[in-house]
Amino acid sequence: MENHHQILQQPNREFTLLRSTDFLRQNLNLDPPTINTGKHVDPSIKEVDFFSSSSSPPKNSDTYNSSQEESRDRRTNMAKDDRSPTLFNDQLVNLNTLQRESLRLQEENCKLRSMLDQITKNNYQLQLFIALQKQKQCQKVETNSMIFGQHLLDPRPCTKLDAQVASFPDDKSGQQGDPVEDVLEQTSSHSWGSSKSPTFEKSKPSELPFKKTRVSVRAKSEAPLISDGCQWRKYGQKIAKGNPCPRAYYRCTMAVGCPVRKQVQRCMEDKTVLITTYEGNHNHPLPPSATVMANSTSAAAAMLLSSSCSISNTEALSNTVGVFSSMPYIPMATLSTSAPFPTITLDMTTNPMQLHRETSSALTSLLPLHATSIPQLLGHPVIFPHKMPHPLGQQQQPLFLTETMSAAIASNPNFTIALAAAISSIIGAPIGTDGNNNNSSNGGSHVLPLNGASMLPGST
DNA sequence: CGGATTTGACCTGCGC
DNA sequence: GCGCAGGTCAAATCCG
Repeated sequence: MENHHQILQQPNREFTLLRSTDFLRQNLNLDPPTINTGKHVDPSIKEVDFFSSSSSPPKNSDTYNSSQEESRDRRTNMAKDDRSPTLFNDQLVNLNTLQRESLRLQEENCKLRSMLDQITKNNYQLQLFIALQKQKQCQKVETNSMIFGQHLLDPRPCTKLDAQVASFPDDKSGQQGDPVEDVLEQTSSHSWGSSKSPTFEKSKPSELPFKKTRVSVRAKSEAPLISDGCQWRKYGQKIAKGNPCPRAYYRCTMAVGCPVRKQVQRCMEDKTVLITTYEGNHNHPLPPSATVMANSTSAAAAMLLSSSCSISNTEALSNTVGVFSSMPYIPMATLSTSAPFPTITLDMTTNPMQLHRETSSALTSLLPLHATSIPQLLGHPVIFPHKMPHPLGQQQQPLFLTETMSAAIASNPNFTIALAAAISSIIGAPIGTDGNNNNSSNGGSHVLPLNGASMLPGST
């Protein structure tokens, strides 16, 4: 009965074929057919092909041989009694052809499913690899050319990145799991820079550190620290070169061993601008207030990573494309590929509305990204008016938005909420409230869990 | 008193 | 090898 039910669910050609064989089987007083909807072709399907002289029975299958002989005898007897042997033979020929076709289709289906599984597995890895290769190519181009008389990329070679790409990914032998996750771990979960803390692995010379990506948010705020829904503990403060304002170092304390850190520093040019830079993946669920913006900014940053290189080279400049024209509420986004880490900067300061403490709390719940969430959303114009100086002294690739977007920003007091919704709609992933929206059911485009919790070993 | 912050020392990477 | 700068540690201090 279950098999018949599966038949009814076959909306394709197999359904028709199998219904035909079923009809013939009933007329021939044979056993009901069995349908295989799984990955493997069931031997019972081959049994259907008992009329085929070319099909060889499976070895060591007595039951098959006996049933085949019995069926053959039955066919012979029925053929003797058949008043229309020609018509019957035609039916047999058609049945044989249909069954062979059905078998072939099922085998192809199995192969395709297997290939699809493999492709799905490798999708994350491939996307990350492509993004890294793009960055690498862009840096090579930049070393030899000036675009509009302006450096858009840091000319320093990304030796570590190259090495990592070349050895992709072979270490972490003691860790099981998807290699893509291993790469992601190297991408964003390790601490930035050197560390003596036992919580964070010290990068060994034999294990070249992966070029990590940071997300930086520029927002006007009078508050010394932006409330982003997470709990932070300050562990250091430095006065960076070139900026009299001290840079504070914070570590996430919402969970033991959470590797996420952030730097907070005021802009040298505008002391009202607070620059918050995040790195790492949380190993714990995020509060709802932090999840939305985490998803949004992570997605935006990931798209920047995937597209900015094509934007910055000369070929793309003649046909300038970008990613944010369909995100009307992102004021400005920049990508710095300068060493040591590529930094995504989302500039909220173009919004004329001054962000006060309460507003900042709702707006800037930025959390680190996974750099492989790279939906290809190219094909929209982006304006390049000027180069924005980066407060941390990094060279930028400015991706400024259109005036329409700026107007939308100015007119929308709650623009980051709309930003989250807009990006989420583009990515195709729902805005999760638990921070675990690591689904892949959006028509094949894979959106990684943007809060990173589920990407960490043991957190799934 | 416990947790958070401050701050000087230390470590590491990188350029010269 | 040396010096510089960024990042981190951890003891001292502060605060509720």
